[in-house]
Amino acid sequence: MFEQLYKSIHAHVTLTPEEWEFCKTKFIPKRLRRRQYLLQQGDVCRKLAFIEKGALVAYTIDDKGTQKVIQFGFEGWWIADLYSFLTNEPSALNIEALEDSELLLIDKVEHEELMEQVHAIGNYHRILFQNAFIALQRRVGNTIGTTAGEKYNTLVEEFPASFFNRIPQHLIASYLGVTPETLSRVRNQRASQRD
Amino acid sequence: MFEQLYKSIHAHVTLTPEEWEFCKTKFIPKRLRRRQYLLQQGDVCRKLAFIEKGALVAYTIDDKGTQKVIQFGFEGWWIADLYSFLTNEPSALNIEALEDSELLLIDKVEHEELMEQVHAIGNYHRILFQNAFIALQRRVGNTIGTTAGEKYNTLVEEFPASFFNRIPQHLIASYLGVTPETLSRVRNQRASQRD
DNA sequence: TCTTTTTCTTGCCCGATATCAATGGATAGG
DNA sequence: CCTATCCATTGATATCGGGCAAGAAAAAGA
Repeated sequence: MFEQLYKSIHAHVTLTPEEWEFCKTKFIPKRLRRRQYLLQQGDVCRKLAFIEKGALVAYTIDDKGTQKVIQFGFEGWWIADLYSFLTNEPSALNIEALEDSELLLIDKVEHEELMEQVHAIGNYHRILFQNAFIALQRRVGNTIGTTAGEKYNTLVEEFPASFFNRIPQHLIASYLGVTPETLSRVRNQRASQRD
Repeated sequence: MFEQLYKSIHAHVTLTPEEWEFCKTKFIPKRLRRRQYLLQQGDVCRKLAFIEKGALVAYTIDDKGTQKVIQFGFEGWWIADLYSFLTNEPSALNIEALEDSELLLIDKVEHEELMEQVHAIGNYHRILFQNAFIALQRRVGNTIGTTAGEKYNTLVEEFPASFFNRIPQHLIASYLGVTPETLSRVRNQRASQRD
């Protein structure tokens, strides 16, 4: 149940066995079935979720009713609406399971206590945010002033196939900021170029 | 010289007077004249910069020679190529002063020592990264699937005028991922609508 | 102040992508 | 196994924004 979390933490910092045992007590396991919501637009995001297994997607629905994918999440990643979590304001995001998934949840009080008691966890989160920040900056750079084809190529390069192949195309299209039709045509051209 | 840094840190965490005195010893002041580089593409980013005064811009030049603005920085903000800083790989970014500016620099060794000695500084950076991450996610949401006009409107709303007005339009255009010509037309339409 | 350089604006045309619509496949659930 | 729904594909057309060029305006530097 805690393998992925253990791996994730220890990839960045070191905990004593006691610290790790303490850590585990702070999380609540939760299962989600495919299509089930972890968070719905309008609700306050009260827990951070670590994904032990499965795949999720975070998205908004804009005024015109168009879905915009903000983030994907797979085993070993964290997912939440951080803004809502920190401010207690209603979330603008939906977070939904793409597959049956297993999560570990932690609420704000427990999380703060954990960081206080186990100093390394604060560092762990700082490093994760650093990395997430860097990844997001790359994404922005890849979104600005590029054609649909370039965006797609970069995504294919940067995303491991083991994750990539589990995402429906229309969500990839939304993530890239193009329509499903455009993505379909782009893929077609790529395929014919590689003959 | 350290007013902005003091304000920034104490907006998020609390330092004892001794910690603050220690903190100050870790930074090196630096002045940049307008147009001067803080970092050039190809160089390794060896220092984090805190902006005491002035305005900077971080951008890449892509294959076609087009400038892409990744980030602006003003007094009270940090700026650096974090990826290069952490990995010691050559940076893909240029960071340049838009105005004569005053910076406080800190290199990796000093920064790590500072975080080790002054625990609150680690928290300070974690909180800053959190906020930066949230802001970047908003930016992505605002970039995906919106017209040039919408992008501009959102930017005007979210950026304080005291910063906004100091940025040349062609850099704002690049930041939004549109051409200067398009931005000019968008502004024109907005102006005529508000009669 | 005057000159030079940079930045912004405007018009025209073109191309990439959105939009609309129709069809065929895949998938899930009864 | 069958049916309903969702998803991907393809074509036809419309639209937004890009690229180019010329000139105006503004700002920097002397």
